[in-house]
Amino acid sequence: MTSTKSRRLPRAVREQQMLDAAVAVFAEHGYHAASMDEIAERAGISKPMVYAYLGTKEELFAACIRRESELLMTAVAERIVGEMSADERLWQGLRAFLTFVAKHRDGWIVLYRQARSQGIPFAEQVASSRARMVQAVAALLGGAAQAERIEPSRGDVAAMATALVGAGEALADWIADHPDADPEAAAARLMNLVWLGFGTLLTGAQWTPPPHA
Amino acid sequence: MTSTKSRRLPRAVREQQMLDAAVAVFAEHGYHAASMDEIAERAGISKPMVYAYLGTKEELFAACIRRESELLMTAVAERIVGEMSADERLWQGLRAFLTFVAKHRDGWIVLYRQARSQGIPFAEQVASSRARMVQAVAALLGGAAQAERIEPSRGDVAAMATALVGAGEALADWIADHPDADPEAAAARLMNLVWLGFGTLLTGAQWTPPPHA
DNA sequence: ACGTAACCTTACTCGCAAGTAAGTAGCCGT
DNA sequence: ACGGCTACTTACTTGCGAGTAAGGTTACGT
Repeated sequence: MTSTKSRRLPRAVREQQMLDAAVAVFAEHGYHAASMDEIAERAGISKPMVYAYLGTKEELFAACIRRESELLMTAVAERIVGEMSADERLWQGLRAFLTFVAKHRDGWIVLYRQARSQGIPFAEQVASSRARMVQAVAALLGGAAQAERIEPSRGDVAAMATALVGAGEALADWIADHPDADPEAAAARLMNLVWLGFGTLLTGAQWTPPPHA
Repeated sequence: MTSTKSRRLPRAVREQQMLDAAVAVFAEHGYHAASMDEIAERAGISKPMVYAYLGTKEELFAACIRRESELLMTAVAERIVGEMSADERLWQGLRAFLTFVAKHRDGWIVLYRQARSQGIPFAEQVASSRARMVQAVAALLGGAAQAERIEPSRGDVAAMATALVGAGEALADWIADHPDADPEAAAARLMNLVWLGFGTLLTGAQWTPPPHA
């Protein structure tokens, strides 16, 4: 039922089709269990074409990571422009993040569940994107603290940024498994939990462990 | 330099050695890239013994998940006994969790990075343990809210519990990659961020998205 | 029209790792 | 002191999937 017979397409188009297929198959079966034959078949092409255009399985996987990671980072970044308060920046970024994942489920799964567990070269690639996000969040928190003349330790800010990004990822992953969930609502709930906590921290309040039972 | 020549051990002992080796190898190479030969070799035994005792590769992997998951859940649960306030329960649980991961790095990696990405049967097994944790955290949050005569929606509590567990996992994963990090300190920082936020929420305060730029 | 280059295929090779057949050797009860 | 069971081994078979060789076909410039 696809309109045209779609024969003999230019390279750039085929490459995207292959990447689409590869992302889908990698997401479904995982890196190792995914077969080049299936990827080729799902792209509507024969296997040697994949090798001709995107190279070996490793290179293909790396290309998937590059593309999806790029898309994700761009989607988040383009929502954070101009003059915005700290909480609005966090809100817009988080919102863009969760919305993107809801729309690109397979890409998220490849990045989050596959790439991180397939050894150094791949894990590192996604880790570096992730580090940029954590870094950005840390800068945001640090800046907000400084504006309130509070001087938290580096470790505090780093750990909170890590936890915050992790919380976002957990919600993203949950959304990936619940297609009918509302990304906006999830983002709002996390903001509610986190920003109030952070705001309270900025007043100098602290939670301290109970004195041992 | 191991003391005895260690030949002809009873089954129960060998099984544990095999599981130890399997967890290490699965953590290092991932499920598919791990070879039964390497697992056998690292357990100091020949391959057919592994098949005789623990079955096929799938069954072996499932056994690893079962054991590690059991250990983790037990470690957390045994710290939460008797009468404790909500925040102390959360604190003790989180502390036990991060401390456990710091001591059982490989097990954590198998559960968190491998099992979740190797298809339905495995992912489901770890998902169910995880669901129990989220459920427990949700009950804790819900109870604390009720004590303050606040009646949050089910969705709010569920999302926050998910985010909170996710934040804990992110810290755990970070700790797994930084062996010299301090689990206690990480736990305290997360409590600081979260419990203050939650406490503020319980006063009826709310963060609302800015009115659009 | 027709050469040539880009697009695309069928049909292989070949290595690696899962799983097994068949048999050996130490231990323990009687 | 020996039968028999459990622990253990070497040495295979087998299938699957990554990667490729060799060639066919369509478009497009001139």
